[in-house]
Amino acid sequence: MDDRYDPRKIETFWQAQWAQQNLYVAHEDPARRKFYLLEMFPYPSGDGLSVGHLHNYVPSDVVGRWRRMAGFNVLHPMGWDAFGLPAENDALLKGLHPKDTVPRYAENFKRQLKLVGCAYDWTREINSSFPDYYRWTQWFFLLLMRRGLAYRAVGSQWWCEKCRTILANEQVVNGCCWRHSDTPVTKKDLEQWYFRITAYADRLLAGLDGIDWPEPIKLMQRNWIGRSEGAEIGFPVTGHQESEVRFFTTRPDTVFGVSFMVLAPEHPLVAEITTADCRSTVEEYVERARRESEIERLSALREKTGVFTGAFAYNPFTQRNIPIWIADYVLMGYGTGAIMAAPGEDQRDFEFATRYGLEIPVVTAPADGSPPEPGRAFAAHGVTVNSGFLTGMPTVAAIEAVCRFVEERGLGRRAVSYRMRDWLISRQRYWGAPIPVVYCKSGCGIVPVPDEQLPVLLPDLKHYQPSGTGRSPLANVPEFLHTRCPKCGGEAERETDTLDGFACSSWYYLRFASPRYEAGPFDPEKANYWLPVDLYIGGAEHAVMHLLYARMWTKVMYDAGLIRFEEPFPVLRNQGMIWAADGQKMSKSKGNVVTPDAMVEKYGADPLRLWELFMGPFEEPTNWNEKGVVGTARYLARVWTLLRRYIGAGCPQGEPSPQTLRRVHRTIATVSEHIERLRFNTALSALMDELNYLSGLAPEEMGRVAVESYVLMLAPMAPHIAEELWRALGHGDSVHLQSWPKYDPELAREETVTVVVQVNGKVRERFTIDAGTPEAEVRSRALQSEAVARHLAGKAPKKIIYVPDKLVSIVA
RNA sequence: GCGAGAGUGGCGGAACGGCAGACGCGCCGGACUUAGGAUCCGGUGGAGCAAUCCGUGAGGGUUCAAGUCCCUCCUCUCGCACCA
Repeated sequence: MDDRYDPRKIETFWQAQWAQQNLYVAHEDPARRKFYLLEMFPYPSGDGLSVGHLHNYVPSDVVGRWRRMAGFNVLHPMGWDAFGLPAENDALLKGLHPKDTVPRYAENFKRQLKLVGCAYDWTREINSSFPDYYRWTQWFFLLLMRRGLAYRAVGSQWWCEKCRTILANEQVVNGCCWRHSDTPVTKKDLEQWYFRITAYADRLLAGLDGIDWPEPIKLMQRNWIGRSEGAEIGFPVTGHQESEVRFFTTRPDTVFGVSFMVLAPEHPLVAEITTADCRSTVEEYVERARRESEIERLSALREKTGVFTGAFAYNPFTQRNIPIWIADYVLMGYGTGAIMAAPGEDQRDFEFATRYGLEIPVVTAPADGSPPEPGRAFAAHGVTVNSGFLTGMPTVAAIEAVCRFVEERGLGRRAVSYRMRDWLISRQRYWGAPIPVVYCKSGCGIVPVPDEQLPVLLPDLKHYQPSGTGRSPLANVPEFLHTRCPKCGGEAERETDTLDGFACSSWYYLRFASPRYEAGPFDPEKANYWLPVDLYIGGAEHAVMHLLYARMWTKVMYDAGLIRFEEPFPVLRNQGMIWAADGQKMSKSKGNVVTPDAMVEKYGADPLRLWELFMGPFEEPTNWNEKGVVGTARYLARVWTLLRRYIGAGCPQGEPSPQTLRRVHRTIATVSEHIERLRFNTALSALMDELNYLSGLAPEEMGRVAVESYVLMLAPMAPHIAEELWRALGHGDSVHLQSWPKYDPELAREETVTVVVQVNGKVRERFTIDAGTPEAEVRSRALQSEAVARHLAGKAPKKIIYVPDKLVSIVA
């Protein structure tokens, strides 16, 4: 054992040893309790990992190592979310090819993870852009297709000019592309593939109740799904026998207050019903709405605009004809793309009616008879007024009455509407899994590629730049494009769009159970052993994309009888974001990125790991501060010194004092509990505290138990130094194969306690007594105190509260 | 606008309704040193010589006792932003 703690020296040595010993390779073992630990599938970016990313990987590693010591059979794998726009965009920017850059970047990530001592089972490494992986991504596409969950439809969809592709709704953030926050998305009409995630809306919602996820994430999913109950009703268009305006409303009770109707500008009825004299203004408005960037159109703060179509609808409740307008505050993608406007009860309709001088009937009044707030709609529930047969009913009863009324007369029905749309999965881009279908030219239509012909290989293209025409570059590859129909053998063309990258990450957690399996996406037996994931760790930014998609796929697999669980991630935790020292996001362009490489070089991997754990609560965001690494490096040097003293004294074998033993066991209890609850910062502070205590002892007072349990507890957090110290203590095998120290509550029990005495809520005295001293004795001792007497100032105690072994509170 | 979370020393942060500030950074003093940005020892919320008083964003409340529970407000962060 060296005199001085030299992190780099021992770290490189032990990392090589571990790799040689295959220490972290997982094997199925039905006799042992499994623990599947997983971090969210990382996209290996060219910038490599920063110390911010490590705030995810290091704590996970601690959990994995700790669970292993605690007797669990741990599966902790790693792989690469390699397909998708980020990888392709990066390669385009650098004039390189993603097939070259991605493996290189992944290697770099792997190197960095090893550099900081993270223990993964690298034999299970996967890469979603490799054919042996995306073959099964394609297989899942076909599964969804077979189950009627993948379909093709024409739609006006989000388009990012920089990515030159269509985006899913979830991938549009503040009206901009999720990868380009400076690029407003526009609309483009294309025929696209969708996954029918809305068919799972209710189950995705219900499933949230049974899983242990951070409440904010569940809430975000609930809001994203956005379930609303109401009714879908149709009002006939005056003078158009066949046509009606069908609309969804959550407030059918306000039908008597409907004074006009509004269609989305894209609504198919617009062309049909617009009268000749309104045609030019309507067409102009529709055209403008299409052109306008979504960021403008989506702003709730913007003043509402619209134009009259010249047509009227018949409101069967009021028996009046009401004007039909179009306005861009009505969205084609929600409900039926049309609304009944009840301006007295809906603030948006109110604003619109005010602006265009439309009638504003009042049909709901506050239930308590108070006057409604003037100048705005009364949107709350209340009592229905001026509404024929509904008058006098409370809102809830009126809703029910209208639903029954329209159902009886065939005017409409109860309906549920979701904010969530179907998941658009076509990408007009090169770097993704080709969608495995062909279009037969002899009338077979859309034909799925048979399972045994998978994978549909992504051709190796030199020029893979997106065309911008709305077709993927694969369309320019004749040998890819032209094929035979699997059904009739006739001429056919392949689908040239690729799958959204999120498809890859929707099932990867299953692949890790049997990453080289060839008879299916996963070996059912192995998947059955390892899954579901016991602890899933990742950033909150995936609340509505990856986490929703993965849940849906899992439910599809469950329905198909492939797996026995319906939720892939029963326990989810979010690590807090680490901001740069300047409080901004770490990014290369801002020049504020701190790399693990630099920190390991300067301080060592273990000190860096400890600082990642110690800097704050795992789930809270905080700013990077390099100074802290000095502290954890110093701490480890002191641990080193402690062990050197103990070993230097010949490893005295004597029993430690009861007091020392008590401290040791209390520390075991604290560290275990805090690691389990992912409170790494306080787990480490308990170890620091313990070190401060042990450092004050002579080697022969420490005792082997204290020293060894200390090294064992350090092992998950600082694996290299712990390994070195373990060997220095004379052990032959790895510290990481040892059992976690056993906590003995008997030995941890305090014999004496400090009791505080309060007078009128202020601490005036404290004394030490034996634990479990009878109440009467403690009370009398408290009252005997000179300080207590002084503060009582002669007054008799009115009341005395006694908390055993803790406090006496005297009220005077 | 709506929803969620958070405000504690100079800093990161501790604290089952029961001694606020554990642990660490920084700082101050000392020791050892040719040297110290190494190491070790001591100190460190504010005011006061002291007893003591004041202190967890602001203001109320509940309680013997509130950082913790309740109400009102302020600030910050995040999410959703015309979803009928």
